[in-house]
Amino acid sequence: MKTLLDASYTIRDDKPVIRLFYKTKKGVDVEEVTDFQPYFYATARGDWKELEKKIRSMEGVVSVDGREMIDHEIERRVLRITVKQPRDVSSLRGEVKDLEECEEVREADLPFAQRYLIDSGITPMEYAEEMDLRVASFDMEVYNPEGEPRPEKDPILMVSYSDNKGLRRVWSTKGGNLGLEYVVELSSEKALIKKFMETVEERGIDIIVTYNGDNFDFPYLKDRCSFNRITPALGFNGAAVKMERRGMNFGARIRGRPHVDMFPVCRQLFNLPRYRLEDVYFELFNEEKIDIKAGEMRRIWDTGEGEEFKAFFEYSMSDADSTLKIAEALLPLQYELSRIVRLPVYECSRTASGQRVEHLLIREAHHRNILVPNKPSDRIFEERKGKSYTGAYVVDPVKGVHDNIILFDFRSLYPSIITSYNIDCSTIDCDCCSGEKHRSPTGHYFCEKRKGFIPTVLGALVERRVGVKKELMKEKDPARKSLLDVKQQALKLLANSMYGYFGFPRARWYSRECAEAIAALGRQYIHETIGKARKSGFKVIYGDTDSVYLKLEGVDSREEIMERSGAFLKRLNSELPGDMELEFEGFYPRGIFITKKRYALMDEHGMLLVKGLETRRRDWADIVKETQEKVLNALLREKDHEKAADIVKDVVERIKEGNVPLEKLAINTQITRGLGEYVQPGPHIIAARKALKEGLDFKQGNIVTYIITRRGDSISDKARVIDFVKEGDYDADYYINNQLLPAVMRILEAFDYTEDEMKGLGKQLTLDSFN
DNA sequence: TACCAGAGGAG
DNA sequence: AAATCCTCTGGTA
Repeated sequence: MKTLLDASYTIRDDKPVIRLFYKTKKGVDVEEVTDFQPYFYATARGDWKELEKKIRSMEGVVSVDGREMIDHEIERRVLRITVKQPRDVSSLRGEVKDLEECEEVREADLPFAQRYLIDSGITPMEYAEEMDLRVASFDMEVYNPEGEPRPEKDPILMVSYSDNKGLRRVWSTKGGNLGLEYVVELSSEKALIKKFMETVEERGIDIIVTYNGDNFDFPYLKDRCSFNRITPALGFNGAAVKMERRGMNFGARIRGRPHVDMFPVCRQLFNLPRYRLEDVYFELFNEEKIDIKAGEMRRIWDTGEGEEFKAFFEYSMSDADSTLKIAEALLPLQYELSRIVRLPVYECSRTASGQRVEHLLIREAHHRNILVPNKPSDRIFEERKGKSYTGAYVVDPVKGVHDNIILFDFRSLYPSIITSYNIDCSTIDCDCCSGEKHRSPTGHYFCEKRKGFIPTVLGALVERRVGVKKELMKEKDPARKSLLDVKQQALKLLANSMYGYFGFPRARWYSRECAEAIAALGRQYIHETIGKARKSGFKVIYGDTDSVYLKLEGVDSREEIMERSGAFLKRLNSELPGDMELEFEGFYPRGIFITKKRYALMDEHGMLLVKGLETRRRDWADIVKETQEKVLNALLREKDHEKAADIVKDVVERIKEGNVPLEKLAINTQITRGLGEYVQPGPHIIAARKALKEGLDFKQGNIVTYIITRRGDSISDKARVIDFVKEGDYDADYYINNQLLPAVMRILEAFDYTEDEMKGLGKQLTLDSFN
């Protein structure tokens, strides 16, 4: 048994050598493959013989073979061009493409090691769970005398380390006298870097995890290594950490020892107001993590004694501990995705869902002798991006409070449409069918005889998931149960991204027609469902994409509601094709609907379910979100609207008094573009620009946490990043009139309350009160 | 008051 | 570097 951790290649004697890093029972084993040669394909315009002749004469070409491959569902002859070195692929692809006989160059953009994994059928991370991998987390604290640390000057103060075999360390140039068993004081920065590297080697660490190591810890460590004239030798046989460009960000690659940065993983997996280590830790374990403000670190370090100084070391240790704990919770899903998609875990953990689906498709295409489509050029990408299409249908809700609400939804609506209607580029408007059954309202139809490529791949994912879920039901052992659960989650993630992939302008298998057909069929089914529900005596309250909220007016018996729901589902499902199914999703004794995508429900246990309202949004102050939730509870659970009104009046008073803590007033908003690119910068951008001048670092992707203070004219003028605001310095008027009241009044208006009443101005007489 | 840019949610 | 639909805010004219 062995598990593939990493794959790369090197050049030896002018020839490429694939290096496969396996973890075995004994340790890490490198397998070298010397007989795999890089290649790519070319398709010919007309006569391929002339093209073949010309390519053969090119420098660096080893051989040219004709092959039969499937291209757009047609079998055709293509030329496979084998070259000496991976770099020859990139240099020759242009030359070949420029030949007048050449139509297209294909599959010339796959990284060589990934090409090998696809061709050889090797699965990364197989048996990872049985291999008892050694995982270590690593984190650093650095000196920062002037706000942001400068890697060319400011030294590393501590390196913290925690592994899943129980070793915990903070190596530092101070702190040996603190009596903390994990602190080891060393003589110099160089010594602590070296100690860290030696420990990774000695402990036989397989996987290194960090929290934002890609963009902070590793680049900084590398810079400090250069300063100290040492190599950041963390890889197999002392290979140096390598920084790679990955889109907007960096990736820190370690040869043979995958580095998984939990920060991008968490951003993909969770939806949180902020993604600092403590936020994610709280989300996963519901425990507060100790924190020290970056601005305080320099002072605490220089003081060099006392409780704060000790706490600094405890904080550093807890960073490594919590990173490890997060990794232990989330790595199994990363391993599973890596296996299904067949990308090594370093790459897979950094790829977005579109890339993952695409890699899976490339692998499946190779398997079926299908020629992989090229990535779109920038021009085609822009063209595709410019044309959007009609998506899902949303029912305008019957606004206000409702009792006894029934929720039905389609199980995996889009995946089931794709498989049931066989939606694919290769099956669209085929010549062999009349197009009766598999027809979309967009006018296109899909072949009823030959199964398309994407429906086949998707069908296999769905089928595998059904199998895993069956096993899961039978399994008793908790460890195996959680493994199976991770497996089904990974399959679900991939299956659910297939529809989005069709409409993704950068996709190789892009098809606006397919995406459009899927969405149109979705609309057709939800419309039909609504119509049938009405015919069966249900009142339609709301619906979005694949769901309908219904009620039976005048029926109070839960038993009768359930019975009629069951009967309705049974009849409706008997009329649905293929894999499609409408399911009973829930019963809610009470709910309030505000607008499309904004509503709240109370389930039978009295639990509140809020959608789209401020409570669910990161860009509203906590005090508002808390109050709105209390109001909803008073209204839906306790049916006490006077209590709801009192809650609001009380909070208005507290805000006015000026002693609401800043953390409850903070607003979180993301910087979604370059700070200079804004046509109309919002308060968060103005706050970030001000903070930038005062030494804080802000860039695209960061989330700004700010307060509307009392100083300034416009709201933007008043916005300041929370770090620079003193307790009590907030604009009470703004928080009452622009935050609290709009959020709660949307709900309380259903009960005829007015804003002035909430502000303690008494109920104003309106025209209505005379009627 | 109407409109736009920007953000973040739902499914 | 998965799609579209939708609401809401703050700024501007």
